[in-house]
Amino acid sequence: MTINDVAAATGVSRATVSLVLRDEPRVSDETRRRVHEAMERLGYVYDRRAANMRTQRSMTVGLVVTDVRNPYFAELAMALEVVLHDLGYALLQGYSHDDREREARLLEVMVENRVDGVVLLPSKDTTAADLHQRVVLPRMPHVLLARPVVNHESDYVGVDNVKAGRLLGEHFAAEGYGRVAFLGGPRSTARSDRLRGVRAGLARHGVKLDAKLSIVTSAERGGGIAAVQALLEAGPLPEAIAAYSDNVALGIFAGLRAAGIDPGRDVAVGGFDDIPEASLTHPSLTSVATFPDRVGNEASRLLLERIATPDIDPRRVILPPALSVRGSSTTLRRSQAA
Amino acid sequence: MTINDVAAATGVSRATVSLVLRDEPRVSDETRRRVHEAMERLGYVYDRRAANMRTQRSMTVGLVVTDVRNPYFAELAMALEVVLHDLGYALLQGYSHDDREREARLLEVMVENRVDGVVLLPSKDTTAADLHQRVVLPRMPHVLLARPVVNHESDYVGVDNVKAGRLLGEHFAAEGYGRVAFLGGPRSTARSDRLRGVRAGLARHGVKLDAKLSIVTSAERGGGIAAVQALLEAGPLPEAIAAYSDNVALGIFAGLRAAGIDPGRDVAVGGFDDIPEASLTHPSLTSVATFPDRVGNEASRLLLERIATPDIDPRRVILPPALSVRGSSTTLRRSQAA
DNA sequence: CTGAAAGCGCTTACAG
DNA sequence: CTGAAAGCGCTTACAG
Repeated sequence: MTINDVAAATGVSRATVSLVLRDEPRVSDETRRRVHEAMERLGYVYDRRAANMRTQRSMTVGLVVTDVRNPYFAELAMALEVVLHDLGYALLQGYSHDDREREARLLEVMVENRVDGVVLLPSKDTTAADLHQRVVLPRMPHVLLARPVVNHESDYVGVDNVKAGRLLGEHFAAEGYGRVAFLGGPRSTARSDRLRGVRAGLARHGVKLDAKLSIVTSAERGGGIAAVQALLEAGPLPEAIAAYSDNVALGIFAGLRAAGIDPGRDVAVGGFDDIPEASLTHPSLTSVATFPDRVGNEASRLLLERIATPDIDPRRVILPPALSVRGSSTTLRRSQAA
Repeated sequence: MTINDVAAATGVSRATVSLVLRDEPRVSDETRRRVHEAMERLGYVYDRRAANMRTQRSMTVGLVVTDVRNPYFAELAMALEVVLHDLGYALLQGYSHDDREREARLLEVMVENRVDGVVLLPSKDTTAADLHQRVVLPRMPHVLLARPVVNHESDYVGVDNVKAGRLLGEHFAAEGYGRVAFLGGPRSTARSDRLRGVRAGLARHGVKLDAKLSIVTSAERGGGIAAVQALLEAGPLPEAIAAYSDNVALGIFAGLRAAGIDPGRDVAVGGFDDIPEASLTHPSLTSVATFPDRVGNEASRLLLERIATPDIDPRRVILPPALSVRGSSTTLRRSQAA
């Protein structure tokens, strides 16, 4: 069932059917009506692939994220999808599971399918060389999300992670915590920026963060549990814990409880991202918001502009974070009140 | 940069290049080597769309779910993606936001892109007529997930929701709760099945569930908060709450706390799905597991079989649920111990 | 083992 | 306002 059939049934050429399909004005109303009637009667369905093939576009965008079970990435993926779908784009999506090689295969599939552009949340160890081969050489318009890749020049949307860390560090110091740990998360620019920020924030109040109290894990909840175990084996409980992310912080909550320690009472906890759960846990979780919906909106805007004009200089959009103080980081206040 | 260029550079026909691309054995090693060398040198990238166009397949599958911020659906989407990606399929994905019309547009895009098949988690009010128009008439192979649609004949994978409800109802009754509410979730077969099951489970121990204590809301966390508010306005606190899902149960936890009520102590709570958070909350959440990974695996299996042999009879795979008892539903035991 | 030709379902100048 | 022809980048019998 193709435009050939519709053309034959209507007694016009298939060029005319094509014009009707795309609502070109230069077809007479009568012809238009008869073509529509035939399409309806024959159950014709537009073949967008064939059209794309001819026009050399695809009206499809690729989205690669690591893991959508992480609420922050879920929010991000949905924000992007809403914008792109409403503009008529379809979304080819894949999950890298934070694995470089899986990510490479996903990008390959997207390039082979000639998506118009790709939005990528890089895996923890994606290199500039990886991206060079997978997206730069094929001249694929792309935007990186949340995690910058060193030495890779491209559009990027993320949050000011150093500032985010500083907000949490200053808050901890202002609350009076003297011994602070930074737990969880894979080695990455995002992690080292947040850690550096926490250090700087604490330092402003004369507090130091012991290097031994930084523990690297996966970005998953289990990473938080593992980090707590390592922390407790290494020495006494700190007064406050900065978690790599809220997702990790939820694992830290569970890990602490498993060890008989009450988060928010025996030790303060703060995270990053301000996922919806942060305000629903008990105690509610102090967190630095990193606005996935804004990141998603900015990313789709940058990508569409990049697709329209491929040769403009790479742009970096760095969004400001915001601290939300909640019950998990006010242990001292509470004990002083008691 | 096409197979024409590669053919010209190598001095063979483009048919030969095509054979090399698909690793057909009837090309000499020497020719194969020279073709590969030219592809490398020219930076040739396979155009899968053109190939698909010719072979009349797409090696792409559509996935429509309502909302991946719901951890159950996130798990489901990722389970499906792993299987399909490893088999060489790309995944065209969209989020319906539990909205019928958005779902219809997504399905339309997928059919127009000639995906080989579609996996659909229907919106709460999708009708058989909707599906007839969007997937049956275009003869699109498809599998429904988690929520059956009445009067629609197709492959389906889900969990035995009546049994799931019964497991929770029996557990509540066995724990000694006499006044039980069913909170949250949109009107749907899944909801009424779970409610019916809870009723049946309670009835086995002579406990009745008051119809006024069933409150319909959205499937989101906010739905749980809203349900608690409605519940408290309507009358005294019940002894136990069956939540439509764990996602809703997390909202119920927050709603109760906002009203100064301690979940798991002042009132028992149980949910469905057994999402990872269930064991990480405080108190940990009693839940009936509905195994998104298994649902995802079964769905991809059914879809691939349907694509291979479109005319087999529709099949229904109903997976058995399993109860996980945790801290949120043992309030009486605790108070008796005290 | 390799090549010439037809075709997948569209769109796009161009001519009338 | 409408049609004939070429072409998007592949694959697939078929012939040699």
